[in-house]
Amino acid sequence: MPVTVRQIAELAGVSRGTVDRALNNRGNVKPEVERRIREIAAELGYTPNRAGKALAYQRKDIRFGIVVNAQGNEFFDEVLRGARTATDEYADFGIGLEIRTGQGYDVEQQLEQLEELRIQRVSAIAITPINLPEIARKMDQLMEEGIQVITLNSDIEGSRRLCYVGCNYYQSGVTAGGLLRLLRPAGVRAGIITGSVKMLGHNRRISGFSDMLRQLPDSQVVDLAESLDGSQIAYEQTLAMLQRHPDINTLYFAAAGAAGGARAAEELGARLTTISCDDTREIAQLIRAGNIQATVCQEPFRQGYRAMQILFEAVVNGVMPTEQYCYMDNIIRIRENLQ
Amino acid sequence: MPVTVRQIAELAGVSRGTVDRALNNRGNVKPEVERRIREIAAELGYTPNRAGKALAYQRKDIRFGIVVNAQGNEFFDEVLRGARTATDEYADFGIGLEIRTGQGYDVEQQLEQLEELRIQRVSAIAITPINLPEIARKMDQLMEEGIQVITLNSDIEGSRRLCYVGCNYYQSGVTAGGLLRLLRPAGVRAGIITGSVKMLGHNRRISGFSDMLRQLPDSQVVDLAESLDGSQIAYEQTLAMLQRHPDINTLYFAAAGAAGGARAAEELGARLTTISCDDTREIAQLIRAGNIQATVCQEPFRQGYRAMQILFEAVVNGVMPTEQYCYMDNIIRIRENLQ
DNA sequence: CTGAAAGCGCTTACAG
DNA sequence: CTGAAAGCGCTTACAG
Repeated sequence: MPVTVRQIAELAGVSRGTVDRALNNRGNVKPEVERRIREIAAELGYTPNRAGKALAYQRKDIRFGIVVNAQGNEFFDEVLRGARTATDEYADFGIGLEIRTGQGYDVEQQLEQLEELRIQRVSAIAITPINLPEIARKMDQLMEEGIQVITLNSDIEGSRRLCYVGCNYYQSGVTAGGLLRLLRPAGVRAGIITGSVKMLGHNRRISGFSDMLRQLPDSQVVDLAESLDGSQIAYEQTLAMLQRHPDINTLYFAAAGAAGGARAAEELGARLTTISCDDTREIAQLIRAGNIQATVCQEPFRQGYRAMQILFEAVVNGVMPTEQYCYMDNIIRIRENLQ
Repeated sequence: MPVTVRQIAELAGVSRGTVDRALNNRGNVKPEVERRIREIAAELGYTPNRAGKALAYQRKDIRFGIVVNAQGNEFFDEVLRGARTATDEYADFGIGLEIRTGQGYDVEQQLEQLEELRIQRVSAIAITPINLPEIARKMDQLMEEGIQVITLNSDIEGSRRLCYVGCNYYQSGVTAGGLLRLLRPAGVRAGIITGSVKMLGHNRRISGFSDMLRQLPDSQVVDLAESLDGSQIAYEQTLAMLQRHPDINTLYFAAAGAAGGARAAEELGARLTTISCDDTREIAQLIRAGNIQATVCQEPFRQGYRAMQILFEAVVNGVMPTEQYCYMDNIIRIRENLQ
């Protein structure tokens, strides 16, 4: 039989209210009483019953906030769906979710959104931050006020955020390179189309990919271009790149824009091996059509879901994440195991 | 604000107990009263609060049973870990888990284990059944007594089990074939080592694999052998097969035994492409060593987890699975994205 | 600093 | 066939 607050109270010779105050750091307990209660709880291996807790939480008004910097984007829709699924499961705790989405890289907007959530008194926030000091400072300010903050899908430098939840970008690049180890054993001459060289995640992917290629015989990165996540720019950049370097036999799309790039390759009649990231509808079509051979995905749904789980543990159970990085799995999809 | 039993009771002009009886088919409610209560609940979009439910369930003694036919097997350990994780999360409902493991294909033992669980009055069972009519009959007998039964990892013919949770074996074979489409573009001449031709799942994998190869240029299945899931037999069978057919350029392990097979290939100095299933420690080592190029996994943890979720929904919320087949994802792993 | 009591939503044994 | 009351485990506003 699991241990309850009532049993601890009886053993300690105090009321249940006092046990609650002692175990949840609510103050107003004589130090030695608190120590005794903690000892008894530890000895009996007490873990609070979530159902009891949930019921009592009904009377509170707890909300989490989520700030993602990519409005109406298929990938982030999936992240948000994961977050909503988690908070729906926590609905019995009466936990709500405030969603703020942004477009482009508008720092002012993101600062405002954080401030809005602060005013709305959310208990915790998961954010896809723009990697700038102003944002890091604002995040730390919220942390100081007791709002738990974690980063989601992209990380930020110089902040005290609890942890990062998202893609292991470096490993994602290594995995893309590993696929080429198998698909291009005679040697890889790769053109990389990234989103932006300002994006931490994209760069980490490129590092992993390049490091991997360095280990393969007769393989190298030949050229690199930016798509700014746009299909038309990707088309133009890829076209120019393939014309510059007729020896390229492989394209690696480290971000969005694969559709335009694939079109360019097709127009030139180039017989390339093409690896991309994620499995948006567009990517899936290109895989079915044979323009992309494989794609490395990052479990967007689970990113949102895990983020909310971590916030829940921190806010409701006071259990902080022990790891700084909560990485998703790198999922390889080819035509035959698309979902 | 979510709707509660209390609100429905007030609107219907009855007590909360009556609402409970009406909505949960406990009988003893006048038909027209029941109808009115149901109407009100539907109109307000009532969904029971899980926390309240959980707390009330504390006083019941609910246990699920799980019968897996593979004692001390690394793969099934992972399935069991998933099942335990789920029931631990349901611990607040006071739900326990009775585990029965068996070895080999001992029908009598499995029948006994089912009977044991019946006597222990479990509410639901997930089973990896031996595919024989006696087992199907026993499962149906339990269903008639109100015990919810689902199949886990392998299915059975001719039973009324609620649903199957596990690998999509056919798709797993197709995915293995798809990998060869990319790794052996010049044509696949495959030797297949299966576990047993009596195993439904293994056969489905072989079907998927063969169907896929039929679509590839200059590709075919050259030979097939059984390992009976043993490494030594796999070694002998693979050795003989490769000697019989020096033209084989590909090995597909549709079940356990890959280690022995890989050893045989290495001894003959054959330069083969090798695809396996699952990612046990042994398989992972062979992938790292370069003996296996890729493996197709089936989310064993999630199989156990989902099975318990489905039983929970059926027993606690009375919600039966709508789909007959709950398939896992086919996860491709290569050296670079091993876990 | 501490206790008694009420309440979160659902279920059930009991009385009628 | 129905209602009133108690209880599951946790939290909190209130009184002292």
